[in-house]
Amino acid sequence: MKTVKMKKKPERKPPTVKGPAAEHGFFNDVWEVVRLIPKGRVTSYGAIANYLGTKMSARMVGWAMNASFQATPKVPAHRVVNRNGMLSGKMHFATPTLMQELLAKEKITVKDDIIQEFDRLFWDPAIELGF
DNA sequence: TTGTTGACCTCTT
DNA sequence: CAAGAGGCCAACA
Repeated sequence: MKTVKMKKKPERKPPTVKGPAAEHGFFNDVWEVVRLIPKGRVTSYGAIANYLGTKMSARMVGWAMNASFQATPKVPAHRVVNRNGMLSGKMHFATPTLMQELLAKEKITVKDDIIQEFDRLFWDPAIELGF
C-alpha cells in the first residue's frame, strides 16, 4: 500500500459560526472576499489573508472555509486553493470530486488535483479589490 | 483551564 | 536546490 492519504480522519465538527467569530467578522470577511471571486477565477488562502492585512494567519482562512459550508449565502470554496494551486480542501467537500466538478463547470482545467494555468486564473483580491 | 490540531504560508539551515 | 521549523488565530478534547 502506498501512502494513501486516508480521508478517514477524525471529522472535526464545523466551527461554531454562531460564536464570537461570527460577530467579529473575520470569517464573514473571508467569505465576502471569496464570494467576490469572478466565475472562472481562483485564489489562494494567502492572497485572502494578505488582502485582510498581512499574512498574519493564512491558517485561519482555511478554518473560515470550513465554516463556509454553513455560511449564507453559500461560498464558492472550490475557487479557493492553496499556493500550489492544489485542491487541498477537496477532501473536505461533501464529496472528494465535488470540488473538481465545480471547477470543471467553471471551465477550469484540473489535472491530478492541480489547477492548470493556475497562474492565469489566479485572482488576487489585494489587486483586484485593493487597487 | 491548558494543550493540540488545523482546507496555510514564509523564512532559515 | 531541498528539507525543516516557526508563526498566526480559533476551536475542540
